[in-house]
Amino acid sequence: MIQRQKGCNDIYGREAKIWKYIDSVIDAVMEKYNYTYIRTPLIEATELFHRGIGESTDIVTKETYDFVDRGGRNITLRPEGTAGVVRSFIENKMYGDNLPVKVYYNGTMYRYERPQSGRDRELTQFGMEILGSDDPLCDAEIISLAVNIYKMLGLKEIKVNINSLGDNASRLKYREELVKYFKPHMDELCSDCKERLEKNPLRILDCKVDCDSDIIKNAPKTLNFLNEESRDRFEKVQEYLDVLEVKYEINPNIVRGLDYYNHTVFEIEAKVDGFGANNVLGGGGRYNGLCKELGGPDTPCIGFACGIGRLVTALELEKVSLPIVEDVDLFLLYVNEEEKNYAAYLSQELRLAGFIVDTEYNNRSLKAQFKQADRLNAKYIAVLNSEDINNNEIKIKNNKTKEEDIISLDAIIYYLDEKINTNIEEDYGECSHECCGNHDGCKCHNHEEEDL
RNA sequence: GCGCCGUUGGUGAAGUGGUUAACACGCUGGUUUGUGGCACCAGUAUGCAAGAGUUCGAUCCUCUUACGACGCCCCA
Repeated sequence: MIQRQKGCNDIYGREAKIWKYIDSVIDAVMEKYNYTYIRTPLIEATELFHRGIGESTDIVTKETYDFVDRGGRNITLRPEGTAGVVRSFIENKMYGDNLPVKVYYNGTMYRYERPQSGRDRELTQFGMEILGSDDPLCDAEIISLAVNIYKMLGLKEIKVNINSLGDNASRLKYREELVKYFKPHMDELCSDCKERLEKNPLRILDCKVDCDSDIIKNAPKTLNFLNEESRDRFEKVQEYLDVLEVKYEINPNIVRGLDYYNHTVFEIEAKVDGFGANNVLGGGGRYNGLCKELGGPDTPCIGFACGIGRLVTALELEKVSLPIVEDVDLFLLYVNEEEKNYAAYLSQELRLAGFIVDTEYNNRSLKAQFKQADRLNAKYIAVLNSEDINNNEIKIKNNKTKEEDIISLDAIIYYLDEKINTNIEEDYGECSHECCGNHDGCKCHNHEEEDL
């Protein structure tokens, strides 16, 4: 038996419809915010992700899928979206365009790690970046944009945590102070943190073992080490967030792992029961140093990324009802070959007329065909009958009320149009999405109606 | 990379070192040769993740591998 690769998933059926729906919401929202879609390769040169420079060396231990191709090139499957976007920005000389460049991506990423709750080896992330502006409004827009996508999808319980690392000078100073603070407390830290003290002291604040200890609670906070410029900048971000009516909390323990981050960093978490250890839906921050580090012009950038898998989990746990079409409009049943031919013909006609139509393929008993119609949630069913067909008639039954009408075959499109397209309101009830009445990007059936 | 627990039909699962692997759901057919969802009857794993070992004999014991769940590391 060939099994799928560790940490990879097949997504199909209802779940696949949820994924497609999420994609459609992302596309609609990003369009309104005027971000353009960008597709970069899944494979990149290994050194794009394993740069090994900066203040920590653990960057090279990143858990990526690396291989050497037939030409001897060192290749890495992209573990995240930002580096590829920045590489593309530089390579295509987008810095010559009108800045800032606002882009979004949505695609598969690979991480060579042990799968566990909320963490797969193959994952899908969407994200957006603003390249070429250092204005605090960009920081606020990215955060509010992320929040708005979650809201549009119907997610209610989300929490925004923000922090500022300050500029490089502030950040370095903070790092020094942190090491100075923890050194005397070495013995009280867990073994992992002792190592982190050397490699990446900022991450001690994230430690799961020691997180409740007073040593960590009383550790120096990034915000106390911001120089005046950085502090002003962070205040400006908060001001814009207030203007955009984004609720947030300042959480000094949000540091993000990578050393190219500076100034604003943030995470958005789902506050849903049952999420386990990984309840962060997405996060991001400002990375003003990355573009230059990759050999491009010194360009300030900020971005956000969100794992779609976790998003789907959150939507399910919150029992958000999504406008996903799972019903067929009409199911055609038949017994003999003449009727089967007609079923084939009629289903094509009606499909091309815009209805969702299905029929029997395996010549099963009528009983089995009725069951099939129910499994497919057929709104209407029709048992084709040679005699009826010759009389230019068809019996159509409402599969819910069991009311049956005998109508002329010529009138079937008109009949279905009236029955199906006028019953949408009552079938789907009131729309519960927050977006209703406010935005026209909503894909709810109610809104589709209005659009028509 | 480390730790811990798992893997039995389409699904949920019971079970045992010894020739037919329970039960339920589902599915298919029939009772009812063309208007169902109920009821009843029948069928539905040459098979217990894969491989190796112990044994007269392994789904069951041992080992290895693969995959799954959860946690650590890492976190983009």
